[in-house]
Amino acid sequence: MRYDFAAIEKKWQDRWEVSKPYAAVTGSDKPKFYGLIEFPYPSAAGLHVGHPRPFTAIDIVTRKKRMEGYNVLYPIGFDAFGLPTENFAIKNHIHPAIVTKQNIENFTRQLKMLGYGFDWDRVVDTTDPKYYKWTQWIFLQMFKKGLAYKTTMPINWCTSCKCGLANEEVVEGVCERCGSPVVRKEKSQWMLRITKYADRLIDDLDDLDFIERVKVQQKNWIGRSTGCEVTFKTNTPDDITVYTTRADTLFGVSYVVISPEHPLLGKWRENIKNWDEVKAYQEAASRKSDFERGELNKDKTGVRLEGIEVINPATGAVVPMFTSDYVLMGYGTGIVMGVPGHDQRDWEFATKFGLPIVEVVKGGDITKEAFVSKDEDAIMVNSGFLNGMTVKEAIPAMKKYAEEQGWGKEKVNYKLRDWVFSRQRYWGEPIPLVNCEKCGWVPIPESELPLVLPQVESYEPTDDGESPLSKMTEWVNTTCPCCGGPAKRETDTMPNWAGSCWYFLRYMDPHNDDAPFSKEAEEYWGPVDWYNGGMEHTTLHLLYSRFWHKFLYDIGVVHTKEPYLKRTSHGMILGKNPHYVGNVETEEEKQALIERYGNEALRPSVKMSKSLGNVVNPDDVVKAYGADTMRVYIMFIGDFEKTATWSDEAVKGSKRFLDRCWNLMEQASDDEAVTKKNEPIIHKSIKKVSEDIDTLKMNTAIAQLMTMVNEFYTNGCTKGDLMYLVEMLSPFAPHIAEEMWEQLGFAEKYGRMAMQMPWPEYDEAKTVDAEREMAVQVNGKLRSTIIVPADADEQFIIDTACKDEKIQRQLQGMQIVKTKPIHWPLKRRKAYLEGGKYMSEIYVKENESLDNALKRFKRSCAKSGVLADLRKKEYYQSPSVKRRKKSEAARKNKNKRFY
RNA sequence: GCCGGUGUGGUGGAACGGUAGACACCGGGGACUUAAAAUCCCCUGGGAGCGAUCCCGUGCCGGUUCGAGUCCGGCCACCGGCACCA
Repeated sequence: MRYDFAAIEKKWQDRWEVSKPYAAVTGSDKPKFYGLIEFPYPSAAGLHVGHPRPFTAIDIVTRKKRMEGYNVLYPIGFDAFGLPTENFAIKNHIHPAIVTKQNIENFTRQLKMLGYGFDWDRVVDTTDPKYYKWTQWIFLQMFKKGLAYKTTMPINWCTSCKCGLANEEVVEGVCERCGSPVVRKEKSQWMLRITKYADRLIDDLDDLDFIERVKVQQKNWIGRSTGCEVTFKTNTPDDITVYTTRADTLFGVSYVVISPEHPLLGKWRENIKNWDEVKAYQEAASRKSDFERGELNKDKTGVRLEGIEVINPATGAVVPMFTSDYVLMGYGTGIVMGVPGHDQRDWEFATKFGLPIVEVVKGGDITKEAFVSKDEDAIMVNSGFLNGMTVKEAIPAMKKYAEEQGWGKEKVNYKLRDWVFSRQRYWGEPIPLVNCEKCGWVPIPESELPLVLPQVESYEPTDDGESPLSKMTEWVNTTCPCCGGPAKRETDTMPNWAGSCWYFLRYMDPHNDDAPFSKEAEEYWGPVDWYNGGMEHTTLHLLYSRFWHKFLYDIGVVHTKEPYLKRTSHGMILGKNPHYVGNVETEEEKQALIERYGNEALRPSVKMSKSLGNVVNPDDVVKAYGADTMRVYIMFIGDFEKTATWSDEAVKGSKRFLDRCWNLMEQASDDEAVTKKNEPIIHKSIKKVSEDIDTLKMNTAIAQLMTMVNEFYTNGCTKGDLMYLVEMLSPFAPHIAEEMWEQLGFAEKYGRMAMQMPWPEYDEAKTVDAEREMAVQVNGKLRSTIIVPADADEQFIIDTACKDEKIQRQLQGMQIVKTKPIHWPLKRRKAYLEGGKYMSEIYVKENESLDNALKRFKRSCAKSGVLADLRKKEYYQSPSVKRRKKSEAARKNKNKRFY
């Protein structure tokens, strides 16, 4: 019978729809396992082939966990607020809620089509008022604890989305979503005080099982540095304070720079003699975007503050003060001390403005560039009491001195800024606050949550930068919950990161109307045992949701400090590059491609995109090959963490594998016992597949199953053998596995599905083949292979090896001084024989023992480099000389052939 | 510039410091077939040789080791993240 995947997959999906084998039960006696994947944004385009990679991987992990007796929670939901939906709605004049509903339906169909073991009764949709009621509730708790505050600040303004963006959403000066330029704009914004959690967000990483690069990226993003704040006296009544991580270089300060946005400048307008010039500079700076200001290698600009003088507290020297846009208002104090000798930016500034450059740390040539030493042992000079100290000693010494003198103190700074939490858009959670002239910002009563998004005529963003909601006067005008007087609602909405900050908690108890989730559910399921998601979310979503979770921990709503115990990341799926030079034959064609597409033409793979026509739709793949093939292929494609390129050709291999599994049914004998001959491969496979699933090495797990199937074909197999295959296949390809299980009669025999069987266990003793091939090395070089019985002892192996013709040739005229078997408990064993060839060829005399020669050789090597060089000549130059000759010959050959 | 990662056949990719290229794709040959598809079997890193065999081969240069794709030092190339953060 043919493997009719379409019929089989439909049959089982229909059954699962009714019997719900993936339903998670809160509070069972079994150990729990909570596997989580980042819930998708339901775009109009539907699922792309990138989605199934993480979904399938964790599906396999959780299916195995179920078979191992765990009570598994593997949920799915939709992160459905967001700009693409809103833009689509505007363009097509459909309400975003309708668009969202359609998209979710399409995603649901596709996800069910792929046979994932999600608990479909726990689906979460962030745009559902029953869900965002609790997003709003959490926000209100933050507001009440003073973590949400409103402030006027320059924000990143996307000129096309007409919306404020978080720093994290601005990539190289353009909007992450639409690619339009981002400019600075003063706006009153809601902010979340994530900086208050900066230390905990770094320090608590240590106990988590996150892949290292995720930890590193989070730490870099938070950017904690320990330095010193130093106060300089000025010739005005105001002192100024700078932040530095290099207090040791204080003697090298030759000027001070203040950010053009600094409020002190306005205060000093009377003291600054060239105020007009300073003001003009301020205005020029404010017109630039952050990106323009930050552009690399650009000329340093600035204006000296005439009439202002500051006093270096360490030296008492009077130095000038400047304003320059290379100093950022948002970091440190907004004022920086200029140490041109040891900071490249200061060096450039000082060079341009002709300021003195003083060397205070020895080691570089400060006439050419700043000496920015990372060498903590560099020596201080020209630095008064610090002279002669190392940098390492000088930093604390200066700190201590400054503290004693009362003009300096230690200070920790972070690159992390507070989170801009307002968006001037329609399709987001309304912020549940009202503004009363008497009472200020007042939260709406919790009993009135959710504050539902009102139906509006137009959700187009406004040109004045206000939210579309601001036009809804009857919605905006309300009464103050506090005093009953007139008040106005907040019309900004939350950013689309809000809903994803806590969705994993809602899965635990998704239908609760009285609380975000019950305490029992959270205590049973939390924390998430394994979370997989994309690297692109490590500085945004992952950090934000850890922050919210810590807040919820602080107010006693969750019982763990961290939401996720383990975090892994998958690589992207790329498409073939249609413009790749390797696609064409002739030099002319290659050149044409390079001229037209530049470096793009040199990449074999690129991101899938409609314009390149290399997008693969999962629907098409499933239609042509079936969901099981899709699942197997996307796992077999390569190392899970690395990017991989989709290949239509290679998919066939996975289909062929499933065909071969299926066809084994006809070959198998009815015997339900395991074949002796197949025992080793079965037990080896159980071991390998089990280990590989736990480490997400799905590609080698599948390779092992392929090997097993190949051996079944060679050895023949029984139903008993196939039972193991089907059980192990079940997490990868659940539909075909259940169908085979049923057809082999196991469904009837055991009264349950293959996915409900216990995960097979292996017997170490049975993983060993009766005979095995062993490699034999002489002097570390492979010289032969021998076949010995599995239970052969060491002496037998050595004897067999010595009898081997090739080995005898190697040992001719040599004396065996040492034999060493290398044990491979699971694979093969290897005998290692050490003879005299290596040494005798070069140094060993005719009748000298090898040990002696070796000792002599090492002694002489130690004494002089001559012998070592000789050895180098013998061993390292000759191969490379040969290689050179070879490549020369190859070149000649080539020439012959082509010209 | 800083941080992280990766370099292995025609291709995707395997290899506790111990037989480099598992498993697959492509390609070649054969069987079955009127034929094609499907399926099954064999070959498939490069070079020399009729052959047994031998030599070379994991980005480059060196080191450690009996033995290095793997460990160490120094380069080169590419990918990802951050970046006037004082």
